[in-house]
Amino acid sequence: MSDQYDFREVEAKWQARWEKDQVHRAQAEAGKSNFYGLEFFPYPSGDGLSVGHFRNYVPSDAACRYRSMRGYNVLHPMGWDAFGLPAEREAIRKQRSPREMVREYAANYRRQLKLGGIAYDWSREINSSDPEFYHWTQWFFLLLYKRGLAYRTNQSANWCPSCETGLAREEVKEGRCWRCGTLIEKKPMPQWFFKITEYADRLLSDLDRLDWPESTKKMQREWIGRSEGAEVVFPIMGEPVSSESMSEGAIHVFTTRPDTLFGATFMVLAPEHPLVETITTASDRADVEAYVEQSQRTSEIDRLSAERTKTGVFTGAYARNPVNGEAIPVWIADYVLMGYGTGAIMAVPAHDQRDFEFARKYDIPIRLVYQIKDGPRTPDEMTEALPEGGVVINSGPFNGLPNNSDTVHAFVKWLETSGMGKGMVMTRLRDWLISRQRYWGAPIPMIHCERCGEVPVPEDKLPVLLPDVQHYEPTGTGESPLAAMPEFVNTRCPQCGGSARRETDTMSGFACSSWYFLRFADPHNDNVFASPEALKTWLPVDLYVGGAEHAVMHLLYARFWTKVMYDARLLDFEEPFLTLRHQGMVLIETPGRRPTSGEAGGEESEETVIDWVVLKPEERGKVPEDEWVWRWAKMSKSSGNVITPDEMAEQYGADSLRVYEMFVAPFEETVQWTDSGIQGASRFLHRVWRLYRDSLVRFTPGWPDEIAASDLSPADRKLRRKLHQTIQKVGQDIEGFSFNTAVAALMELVNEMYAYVQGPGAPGSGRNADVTLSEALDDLALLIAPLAPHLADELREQLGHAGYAYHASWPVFDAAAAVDEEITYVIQLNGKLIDRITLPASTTDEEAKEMAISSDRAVSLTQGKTIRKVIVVPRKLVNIVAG
RNA sequence: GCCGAAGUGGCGGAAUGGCAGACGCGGCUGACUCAAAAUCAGUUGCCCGCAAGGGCGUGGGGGUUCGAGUCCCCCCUUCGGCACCA
Repeated sequence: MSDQYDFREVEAKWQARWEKDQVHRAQAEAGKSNFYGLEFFPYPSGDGLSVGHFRNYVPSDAACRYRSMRGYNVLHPMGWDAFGLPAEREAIRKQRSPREMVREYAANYRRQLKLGGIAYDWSREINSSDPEFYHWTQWFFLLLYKRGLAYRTNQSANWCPSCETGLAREEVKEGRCWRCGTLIEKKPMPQWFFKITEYADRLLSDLDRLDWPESTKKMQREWIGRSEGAEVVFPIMGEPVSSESMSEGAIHVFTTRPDTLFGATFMVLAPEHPLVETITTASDRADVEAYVEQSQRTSEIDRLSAERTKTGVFTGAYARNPVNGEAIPVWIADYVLMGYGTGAIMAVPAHDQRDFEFARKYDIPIRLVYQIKDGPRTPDEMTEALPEGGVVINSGPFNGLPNNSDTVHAFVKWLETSGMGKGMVMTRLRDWLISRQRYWGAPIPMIHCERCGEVPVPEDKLPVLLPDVQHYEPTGTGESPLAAMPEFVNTRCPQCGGSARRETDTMSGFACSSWYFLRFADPHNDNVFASPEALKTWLPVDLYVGGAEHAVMHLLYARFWTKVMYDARLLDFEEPFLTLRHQGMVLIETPGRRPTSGEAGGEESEETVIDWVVLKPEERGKVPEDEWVWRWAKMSKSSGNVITPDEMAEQYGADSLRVYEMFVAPFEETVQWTDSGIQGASRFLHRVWRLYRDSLVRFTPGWPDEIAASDLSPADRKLRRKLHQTIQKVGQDIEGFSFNTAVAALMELVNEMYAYVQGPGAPGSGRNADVTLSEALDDLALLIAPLAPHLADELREQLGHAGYAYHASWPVFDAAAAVDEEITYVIQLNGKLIDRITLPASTTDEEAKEMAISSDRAVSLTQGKTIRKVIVVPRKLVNIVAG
């Protein structure tokens, strides 16, 4: 072995060999279990990968490599989420073809990932913008269409004026586009939707059986937002209260509190509610129309920044409360949303805070229908709506019932038998808007025929190719650029043969990512998206790793598509990702400055005060260095703070980078990048190298693995004990995604090995010392293989092993060897540490107790006191309770 | 406002209700060196003490327990998510 660890040479050598021998190719060998490890497939950006991205790929790679060593067939593939807005916008900016650009960027990503030693099966690489791929994206669209799960409608959509496309509700964060932060507008236009709402119940209930972070499951649950209640019908009355004449129609409301029906003293419609037009009385029309117009104009901004003071106007109309026949006024107010429930509510101010505020403001009567012990007895005593609890009052036959779900059910039952309403479940989930009015996506495979209407493209005519064109900028009309390409648009109707127009919207990139994980099982199949055999072998995904930001986008959509495919009998599983883990972010200390007065306030609300602005590279010359303010920030090219895996591999080696990324903090924690940290990891690997370099002469190939403990010196047994404890711990830690403690355990083992070969009394003098050392050298090279694979293979070669750690077996844990021979008991007096005694492992609890009580410290400290009790924790501690 | 996660030395972090601070970074002392780097050895929570030893310590305050970083209640701070969902 060379004197110094030349990591550049070693890593290049092994990367070349892995590639040449196709070491990481997934093969379904019979008799072995299969393991599918996957990371969210990335959009290959022109910025390249940073060490931040590696925090996703590296630990996941370690987990996959470990599975391979544990005897699994491992599928660990990589591909490119190439379609979508980021690629298109960048291509427009650079005046390039997005197809070529993405290919080039993907090649760079591939190079970087290889540089990091990530064990991908590159023979399965996919690109969602390849026709061989989006052929099947379109095929799935048709599948959804045929199953009645895709429809086109003209309802108003979320429109991002900067991205110039409609967006799904999941892509709107706090009223802004999730990508560019632009305020979202409402725009009525024909758009394609997927009926994800039809799967709401299953998407909700199946979460229970997933090994996912609880926070992510919770987010999905809340996003789906299921609530049980009742729909109640309030007939609309004609003119004033006294009249019993009915005007047309009735107001349907959804309520989760049908038990408060007798307390409804007014109703509220959303300003956009269709009935507003018909029920408003002539005298109120002017006010109502003004309000509707105002709420349309300001709704998005207001609903975010306004203090949520309730506003509204009376329509002049009344509705009849079906439970007691009372006429109650109908208002409109923007605190009622058209997008949820029926867009109309019955207002019970006594028991709903929003209704309470509204009633107080507009002087509408409040009626209690629950009496809480020592609570208010009249509305005048109230300062806020009454919470849960109490017994029903003012509610006819229901008076006296307690506030619980049985009472709610009793009301629902009554509504149903009397025909006033019925039980109903409502969800917040909306159907998924899939249309994008942009060029760079999979064309929606539909044809519009004047005679036949909407006609799907026949399956044998797939894929509908995205034309390669020079100009693909948005048209500014709200239509896709494809609409301006007659050669694309004009076609024949597959049904009647007449002239027809192609659908010109493309699909959201989230369509591609809703099924790509299936394609990896069989990526080059031309006849089907993946063969049933390949799917059966590899799917579902055993381990899925990616950022938490997709909790309610990709991760919800992919679950939905999987369930649809399951229902179509294309898959035999209903959940695509069995285990999910989110990696933490990587932050780096970044120079910034105090904001100028213009930046500080801006259009942000007072809650998000900006007190720091990144100093972009081009601005750094303008601010004196002693005025720079350093903060931990995310890496991005525009902030000029990116650390690339390339430079780290060059300076410290890919293995050092890998070990550092795993050691620095628990996997899911945000971490702070430091150079001294990676230096520590590098130092550790060099230390391992020197250990092998200096111990190689003593290495005995084919050391016998069965040597009686009595034939080993105490030092030998100590080393073996540490070794086998480490074998167990590292395995458990990798499985538990606790990579930082796995690295720490390996460091401890290496420290122990150093002590063994060069400490006092060393080098192990017993006759089996070399055997013990050989076992440790052999096993350590395997144990570090998932984390530092290049070094591991090199060390194994130095030890005389052919082949690759990837295909070698994980060391066998010997429980007997790992057992401690001596135990240090802690002696406590009243819970405070007073002494420690080391006793043989065979000591009984009773013996330990006696030894503890009679120890010098215990005797002197308990003098004059009565020992009331002695607690012995087996093999750990003796606590003497005295006083 | 609601929901979730977290708060431990100078720093990153470790710890099935049982020795707080594993492991690493940084610091200090020493060895090697003409010197430096690298490496190695020792040391390193804080306070008092020459020492033996003692006291205090896991965001704050209560509680349960023989024993609490860990469990329970209240509060504070930070980060993430949702935000008039009837």
